[in-house]
Amino acid sequence: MVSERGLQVLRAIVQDYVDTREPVGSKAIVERHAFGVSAATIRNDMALLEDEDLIVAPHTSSGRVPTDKGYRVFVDHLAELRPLSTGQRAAIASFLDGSGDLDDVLVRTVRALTQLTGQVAIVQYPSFARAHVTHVELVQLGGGRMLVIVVTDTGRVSQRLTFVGDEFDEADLARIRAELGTLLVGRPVRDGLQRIADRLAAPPAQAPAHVRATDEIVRAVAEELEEFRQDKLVMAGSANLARREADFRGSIYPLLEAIEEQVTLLRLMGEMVADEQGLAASIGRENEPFGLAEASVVTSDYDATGARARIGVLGPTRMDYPTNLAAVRAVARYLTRMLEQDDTSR
Amino acid sequence: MVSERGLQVLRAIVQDYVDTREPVGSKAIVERHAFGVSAATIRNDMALLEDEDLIVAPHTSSGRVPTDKGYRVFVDHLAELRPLSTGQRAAIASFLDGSGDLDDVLVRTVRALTQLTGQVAIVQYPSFARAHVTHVELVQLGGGRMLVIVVTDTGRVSQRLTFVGDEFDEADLARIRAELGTLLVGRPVRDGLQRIADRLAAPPAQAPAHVRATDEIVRAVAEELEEFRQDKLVMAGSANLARREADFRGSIYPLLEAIEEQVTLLRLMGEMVADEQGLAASIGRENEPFGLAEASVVTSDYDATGARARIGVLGPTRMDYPTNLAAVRAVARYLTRMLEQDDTSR
DNA sequence: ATTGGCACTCAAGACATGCGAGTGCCAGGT
DNA sequence: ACCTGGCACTCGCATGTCTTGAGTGCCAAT
Repeated sequence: MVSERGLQVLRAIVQDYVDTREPVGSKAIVERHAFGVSAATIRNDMALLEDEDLIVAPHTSSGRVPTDKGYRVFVDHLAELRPLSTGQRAAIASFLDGSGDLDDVLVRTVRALTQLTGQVAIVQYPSFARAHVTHVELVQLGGGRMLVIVVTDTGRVSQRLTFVGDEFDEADLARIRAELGTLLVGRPVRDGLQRIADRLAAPPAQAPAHVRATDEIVRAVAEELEEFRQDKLVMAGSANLARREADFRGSIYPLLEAIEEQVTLLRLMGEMVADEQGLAASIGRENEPFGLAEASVVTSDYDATGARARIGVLGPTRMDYPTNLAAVRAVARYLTRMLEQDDTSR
Repeated sequence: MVSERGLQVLRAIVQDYVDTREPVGSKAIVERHAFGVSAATIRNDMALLEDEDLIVAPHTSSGRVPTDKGYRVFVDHLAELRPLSTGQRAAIASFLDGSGDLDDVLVRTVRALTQLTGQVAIVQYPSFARAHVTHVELVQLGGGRMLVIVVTDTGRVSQRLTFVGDEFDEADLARIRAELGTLLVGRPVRDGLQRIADRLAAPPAQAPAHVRATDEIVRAVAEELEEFRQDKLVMAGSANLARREADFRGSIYPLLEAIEEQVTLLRLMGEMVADEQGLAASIGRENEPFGLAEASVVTSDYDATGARARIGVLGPTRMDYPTNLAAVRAVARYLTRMLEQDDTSR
C-alpha cells in the first residue's frame, strides 16, 4: 500500500512534470521539495507508486511520469485549487463587464477563460428546455416569405425565415398569432413542443384559409423550439493547441476535428460528473470513447437563470489542473453572477 | 533568358514537387515527363531557372524546389485548371441543394469546398452595403426591453435586443415604426446609415414622449445596419491544417490564430486582385504582411444578388493550384447560381 | 544546342562510443 | 521497521565517423 509520503511524492511528480515537461527522477524530487529523506527512500516510494500504476517510467532508466490514473488521484485527492491573483480577477472583470445579450456575454466569457488558462475554452449554452416562451411574432416579408420570431424569458431570441407561399391579410395574421400565443406563451419550451406536436397531429376543427401555410408556420416555430433544446457551444483559443502541440503525443488533428464538430465535445461535457462544488475533470484515456485520449477537459457548472450549463477548458493531459480548475471555477462564478444581475435588471 | 522548354521544366518541377513533396532532380524529370532530351539538358535549363529565382536547391546537391516566385509564374502562365470529375460535381450539388436562408447556404458551401479540396475553406459574406432595407420591426418584450429587427432584400435578417427603459403603447410604437420605415425602407443600407446619423444629429422638431427611448431604438437600428456593412467569414476544415502540418515549415499556430481572428483573413482576401475570371491567388511570402508567409490563398469571386464577395481556400504554399483553382471556381459558380435562383423565387 | 562523362558535394543513414541520469537492490545504521 | 549510502546496471541521447547515393556543374565532343 502506498504511504502518506508516497502520495506527497506523487504530487511532487505531477507538479514537476507539468512544470518541466521532463520525466522526474528521485534526485530531482529531493532537490526541489523538502522531503527530509534521501533519494533512495523516494525511490522506494516511487517503486510502490509504480506498482499501483500511478506513475510509469518511459524507459528502464529514466525519471517517472504520472499515468492517467496518477493524474486522477492527484486531481481527486491531492490538488488544491490555486487561487487566482488579483490581477487575474481584474482581468476577468474587465473582460466580462459591460453587458450585452447572452451571445455577447458568452463570447466574452470564453475569451476571458482562454486568456486566463492559455487553453482552449468552451462554454456550453444553457439548456433552454425549461425556459418560458414570452413572445411569438410573425413578420410578413412579401413574396410569400414569413419571418417567425420566438423569444423566451432567458433573453434568447430566435428567428427563422420560412417560405409559406401565401400572402396573409392582417386579420389572418392576427388569428395565427393569437393561436400560437395561447399555445405557447408563458409555457416552458418543452411543453410548447409537445403542444405543437399535438396541434399538428390533430389540427383544430375549423378549417380556415391558408391551412397549408399556417402549418408551415407552426412547423417553423417547432423547429425553433427544437433549437432551444439543443445544446450549443462557444469556443475560443483553438490556436493554443498548436502552441502546445508537443504536449499531445499524437497529432492535434482529432482535437481540431472535435472542436469543429462540437457534438463530440457536447457529449463529453454532458457525461462528466461534477463534484459537490460543480467541478469536474475528465482525464486522458477517460476520453478515449470520444477519440480524445491525449487530452483532458476540466469543467465547472454555472447557473443561467435556473438553467444549468457548463464551462470548461480543453488541454493536454499534462496540464496544470490546480490553476485551470481555479480559473474555470472563478469564471463560472463570475458568469453566474453576471447572468443573475442581468436578470434582475429586466 | 529562360526558354519555352525552361518554362515547361518549371511546370514539371512544380507538379512533381507538389506530388511527391521531395525536391525534384533532373533525372526524375526526364523519367516522369517526355521531354525528349537528356538529363544534362534539363540541368542547363534548371540552372537558368535558378538564375531567375524561380527554383532553388535546398542543399548544394539535391533536387530543386519552386520558389514563391516560381509558384507565381506557374499559376499565372503555366497552370491549366484541372476540370472537376463528374463525381465531384455531383458532390457539390448534393451538398448545396436543398435551400435555406443565407447562413445555411454559406455553411453548406464552405463544407462542400473543404470536402472537395481537403483544405481550409473560407466564404466571405456578401457585403450588404448596397442591399435594400425591406422591413424594420419592433417587438416590445416587457421590462423595458425592445427587440429590433431589420430585414433586407438579400434575405438577411438581423435582430438586436436593447434595453430602452420605457414601456410604449401601441400608438407610440406605430409612430416609431412609421418613422423608421420612411427613413429606411426601400433604401440601401449605406444611405440608411447616413440618414440615421442625420436624424440623431438633428432630431425631428416635434418633441414626443419617450425621446430618450426612441433614440435608443434608433441607435440599435444603426448598429444593426453597421453590421450589414461589416464583412464576415464562414470557415470550415481547420483540422486539415493539422493533417498537412508538415507542409507548413513553421508552426501552424499563426494560421489557427488568423482563422480565429478572421479580421486578418478578411483583409487578405479583400486585397487580393482577381483576374478577368474572378480568380485570384496569393502565394507564400506575398502573405507576409499578414503573418502567413508559409501559406497560400486561392479565391474566386461570386455574386450574391448584386453584392460581390469571395470564396476561397487556405493551404500550404505547396498546394495543388490547378485543382484548387478549379474547385473554388466551380463552387463559386454553383453558389452564384443558387443565390440567383433563390432570388427569383422571392 | 545537346549530350555523355566525370569529379565533386552534401544530406541522410548506419554504426560505434562515451556520458550521465536514473534505477534496483542490498547491507548496514538508527 | 524504516532509512540510507553505495554500487552495479541499464538505456537514451549526443557525438563522431564512415559510407552511400542522388544530384549538381562543367567540359569536350557531336
